[in-house]
Amino acid sequence: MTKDHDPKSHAWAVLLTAHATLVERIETALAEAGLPPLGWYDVLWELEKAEGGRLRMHELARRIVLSRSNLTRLADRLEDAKLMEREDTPHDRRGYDCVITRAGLAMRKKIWPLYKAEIESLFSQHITVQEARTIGDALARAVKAAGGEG
Amino acid sequence: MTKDHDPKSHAWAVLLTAHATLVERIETALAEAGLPPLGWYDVLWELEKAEGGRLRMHELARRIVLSRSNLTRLADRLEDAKLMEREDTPHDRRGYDCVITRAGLAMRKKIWPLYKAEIESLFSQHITVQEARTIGDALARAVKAAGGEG
DNA sequence: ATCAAATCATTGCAAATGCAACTACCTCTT
DNA sequence: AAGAGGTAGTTGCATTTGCAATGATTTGAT
Repeated sequence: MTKDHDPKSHAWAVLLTAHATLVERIETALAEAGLPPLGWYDVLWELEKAEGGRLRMHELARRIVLSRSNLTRLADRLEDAKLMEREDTPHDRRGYDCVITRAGLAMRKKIWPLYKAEIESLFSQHITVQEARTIGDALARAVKAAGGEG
Repeated sequence: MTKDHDPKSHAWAVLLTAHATLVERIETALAEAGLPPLGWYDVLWELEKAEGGRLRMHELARRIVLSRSNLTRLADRLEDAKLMEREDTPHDRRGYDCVITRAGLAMRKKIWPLYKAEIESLFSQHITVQEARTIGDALARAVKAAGGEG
């Protein structure tokens, strides 16, 4: 890692490396445990958090930062696995609500302990609470400015 | 974004979102400018930084955090584009050195201004130098502990 | 010297991704 | 009430990824 001129560019470079490294580790851990990938967790968790466990496709896509067409396919897989369902939306015949199923809730709950443990050992353990707050605040500001999330 | 219990898990969640959002923006900007994707830049930059502009495949893969088989294919593409070449490594007939070409150096230099501008406007502009240092330090610690990079 | 085990890189194949159509429907203007 | 233009979601196709298996070579133990 070169002695970077600018601490900000350096932070960006490290962020990229950290993301790649840690996500890879987590995916491996999930796969080894016979659990579905991180993307599935994101969907399930967003749905679980949402009012009534349901969200419009485009809203879900926006929240998990995924293209529409990609969400279509991801939703297909989750639906095949009975973890969510598509229901017609009232008042807009174009759209669907994604609704998390009982099995979906159970799966989310089943994945979490392992995911949490991985976050712990790969990330949380190495940073202070102060640093975590700084990271959260700073990155949230950037995300907000980029228009991701309201 | 739920009022997260733990600031560390929250930081992790924000990091994922920030990565997804900002990388997507940057890829779009590069594509619109007719420039190759971020992954190409990473390869070119690692090679340029390396002694003699050359690196063994596995070493390059490790540095850019990419699987071996994926690097094989990425290297194929870069080589097709004449931005790098594979040369036989002395003393190990199994391996190759990836060597950046003149065109590769030029391309790296051509991409950088746009990439830099995007980092600026999407990331750097929204965080303080102090925050950048904290992010860089904290994440580097996590990466190091995970065994990515020496 | 020999042979088992590890390492380097590539390949085949199945799955996931990205982009550009495409269909269906809604909304706004006139 | 009609039509232009925008939005919702899906699909086809080409590219990229991920994983397991392979071929080639080196390393290490006996």
